[in-house]
Amino acid sequence: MPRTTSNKGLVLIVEDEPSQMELLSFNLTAEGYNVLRAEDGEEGLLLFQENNVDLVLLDWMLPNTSGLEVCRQIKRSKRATDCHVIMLTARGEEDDRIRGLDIGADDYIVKPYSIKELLARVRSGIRIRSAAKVDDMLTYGTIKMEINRRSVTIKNSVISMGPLEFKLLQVLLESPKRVFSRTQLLERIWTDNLDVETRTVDVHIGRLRKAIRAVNNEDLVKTVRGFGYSLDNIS
Amino acid sequence: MPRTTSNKGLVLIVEDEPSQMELLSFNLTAEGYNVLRAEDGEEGLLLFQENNVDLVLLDWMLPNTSGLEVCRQIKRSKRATDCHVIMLTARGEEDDRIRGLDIGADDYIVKPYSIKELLARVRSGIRIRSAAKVDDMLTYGTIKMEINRRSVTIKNSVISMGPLEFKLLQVLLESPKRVFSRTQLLERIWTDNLDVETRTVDVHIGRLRKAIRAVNNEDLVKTVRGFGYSLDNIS
DNA sequence: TAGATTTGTCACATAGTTGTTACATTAAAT
DNA sequence: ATTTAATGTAACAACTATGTGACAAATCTA
Repeated sequence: MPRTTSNKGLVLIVEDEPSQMELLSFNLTAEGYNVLRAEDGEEGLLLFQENNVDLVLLDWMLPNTSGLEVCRQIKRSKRATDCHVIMLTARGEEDDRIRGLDIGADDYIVKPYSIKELLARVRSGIRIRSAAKVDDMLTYGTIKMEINRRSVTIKNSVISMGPLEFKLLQVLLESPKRVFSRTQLLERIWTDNLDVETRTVDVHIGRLRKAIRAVNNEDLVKTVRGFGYSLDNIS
Repeated sequence: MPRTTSNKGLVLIVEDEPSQMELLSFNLTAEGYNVLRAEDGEEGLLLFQENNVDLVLLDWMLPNTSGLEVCRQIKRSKRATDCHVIMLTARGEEDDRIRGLDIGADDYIVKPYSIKELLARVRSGIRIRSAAKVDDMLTYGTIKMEINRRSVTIKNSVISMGPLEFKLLQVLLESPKRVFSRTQLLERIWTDNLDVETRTVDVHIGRLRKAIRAVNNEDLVKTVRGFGYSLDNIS
């Protein structure tokens, strides 16, 4: 189980040869990336769809679903802009390389490659993409919110909450450590329904806390007596 | 039904002369293709409709239904785009050849032909089509959708549904796990007809679920209360 | 044209969410 | 230590969102 508090990025490796997989996985982990491994195309696609992957290292010769198809599916999906695809081709597979770039792979590396070069390409790929990704994702400490999946996780455990609690957390996450007054929160979140007691905010903060507590015993929502609430790790 | 796991492709031969059939069948099998044999047009059509055929070798002079008719039927069917038709004509049947191409045959070979040339044409035909086919497939977990053929399968069982449910599933499948609001779905799917209630989306989601349920008891369409729907394996 | 299929809306049942209140608990001020 | 105001939270009724069968209108198909 890889420790997940690294913020370098999540790399998906799709490679059927165990020795290659080990080599890549070891080096990327050592550099601080989180690594997901898939041994064939189907598994790769599934992992891609289920996780917020920053970069894919994709072997071109795969059992079952081909690298070509995996790449096409990735690039067709609407998360495509977020994710950099580097394909790994054997020398001489020039046709595939051209088709791969046609379909939208962002880069390719010819085997055998130097690990140093590969790591450099990965770094650059992640750098390019990390900017675009921000709109869809909010992070603070171990909390991750993926807005268009409406999903919140703490330390990779999913938290479920009502719509208002979600919005509330979203506002807090957009400016961590900032203290919001009850009135400010009402204005931001209860945009249409204006005649709501300020005490209602307290109740929903309580509900948010309860949802978080189901997974994490440390209270991440701080009460600032006399002012309001903020998101903060208390220590 | 008889779909083995060779990845070269499935070829349907429609030819009434036993010696020709043997020659073709032997050579194609030797090259690694899967072969289906039909001795007349009717059988050919039947086999075509029941199998996922990549390429048809179609003799022009046939008992019962003529090659012309078979070709027309194939090209009229919904899987036409997936399937390459090569017609085999005797020297001098120029009229038929022109008519064949008119109707949508993709290539023709004049008898007597060299096997080498025929194999080359088959290879090229399959290559063209498999690229096209890959382009029109969407996958998530055990769901597979072939867009041009308008077919959806879960765990290899076919699901039938109305056109709107198909589009709906297609949109969801393009971004699995992403939550779409009813309005977003209306904008994407009801592009022309703009005055539709948002509740209509619910009804069609229900119909999609029902269609899926006929085959798979796990509900793959997730309701995200207060926001909309997404495609997801719930666990 | 007849028959089948598809479509949009409605009505009702069910299930989840929300705002409020009342009481408990806490923190600060005296 | 006592008082006071602010905050936490369980409970509950009202409200809102969703699932779904029924049905008539529209559309397609043979």
